Amino acid sequence: MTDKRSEKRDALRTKIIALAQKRIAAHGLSSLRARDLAAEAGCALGGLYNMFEDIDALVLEVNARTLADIDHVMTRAVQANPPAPQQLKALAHAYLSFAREHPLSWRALFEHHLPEGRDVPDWYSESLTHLMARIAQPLALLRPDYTPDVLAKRARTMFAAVHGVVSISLDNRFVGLAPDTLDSELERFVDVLLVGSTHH
Amino acid sequence: MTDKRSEKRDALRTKIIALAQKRIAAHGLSSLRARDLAAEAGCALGGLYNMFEDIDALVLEVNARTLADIDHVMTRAVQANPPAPQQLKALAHAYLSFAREHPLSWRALFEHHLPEGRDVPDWYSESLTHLMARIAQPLALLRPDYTPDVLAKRARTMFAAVHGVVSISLDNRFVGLAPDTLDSELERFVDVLLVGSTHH
DNA sequence: TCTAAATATGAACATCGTTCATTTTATTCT
DNA sequence: AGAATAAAATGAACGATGTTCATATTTAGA
Repeated sequence: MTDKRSEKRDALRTKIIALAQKRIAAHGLSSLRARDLAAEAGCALGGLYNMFEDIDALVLEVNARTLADIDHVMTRAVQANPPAPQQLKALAHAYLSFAREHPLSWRALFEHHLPEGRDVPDWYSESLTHLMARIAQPLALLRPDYTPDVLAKRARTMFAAVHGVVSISLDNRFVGLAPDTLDSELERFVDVLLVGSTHH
Repeated sequence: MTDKRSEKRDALRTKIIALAQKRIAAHGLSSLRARDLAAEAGCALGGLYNMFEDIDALVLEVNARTLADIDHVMTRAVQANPPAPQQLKALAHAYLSFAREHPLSWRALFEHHLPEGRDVPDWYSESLTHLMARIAQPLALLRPDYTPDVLAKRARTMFAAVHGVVSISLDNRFVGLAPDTLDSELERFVDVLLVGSTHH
């Protein structure tokens, strides 16, 4: 039998992350409370701080899992739509769908900020980079002339643009686009990007 | 002599907004504290709540002023660059410049969220709409076929895209684009938008 | 000047995240 | 197995924070 210590430790840690994930998905990042989590996980308040540096560290764990979920739906989208332009359109729609189906988890990705002077850990940056690579893959087919560096930049810019459109469309601050026209608006927008990106 | 009451009231209100604006610009939205403001403004803690419903209402005032500042630099950008495509490029660069020069004020615009169920007041939505109209103006020259409704949607989408690129470029979560290449990357991106938007 | 309404005040409250001395539990050693 | 040691869990306490409200003060009108 292996360490009973690290066993229980890992079990609790995993449980807390799952609970935080559920709570964020159901009521948003701002509803996350140390006391609620501890009570629901069945440990003392201070116990959380044995598992995580602080609440921010816990949020990073949850957000990394959300990123993995997004990567999953994006991977499926690419696989199901062979020609490169269709793949990029499918990626945009997959991103929009995820944002719509899991709005609070998705918003938590961008709402959350580490306190001044603290940088995101490398493992988190890498999962972002990994997501960008999903976009770079079909874009490389469309623009074989791009060097790896340029390709990475363009993929990131394309993601940023689509994210911006999705983000502002789902933001209730801005006067609404009817939700059902959003799909077609995004479709048209990706067409603009594709035409502009390939027509030299 | 007019009401001495509303005179002092307005003076204090204005003073508090200005102080909040300065604090956000210097140390970010999260550094805003009721007690700090009250002390600096020379009034009691409770006095803030005679002037503003709550801190969120104060932040809306500050953000509306930031939007007005952005509108100002955008208006100048349009005026200085007659041909429509140059105007749109100038708008994007003006937006990027503002975000770079006033990063914390700019970020506060999007970081801030009203509590669940509370909508932004109409006067705030209108200042957003006003900003979108600045973009619609040159876009209308480029695409005279757009109906007012479509034009509004496309202007908003174009803003969203540029905002997304600026936003993610300035976000330290993502592996950086060297800051000096951001200008040219944005320039190229707007070109893509323009080509894609006009090439049917 | 005197009265009534408006306004300013700041102590008190409720809620947070976080810490740390203490207790409990698990592992290691003899 | 039993004692010694190390690790982990505990939760009361602390410091910040936004907000409220009974009270004191100031202003406007008669």
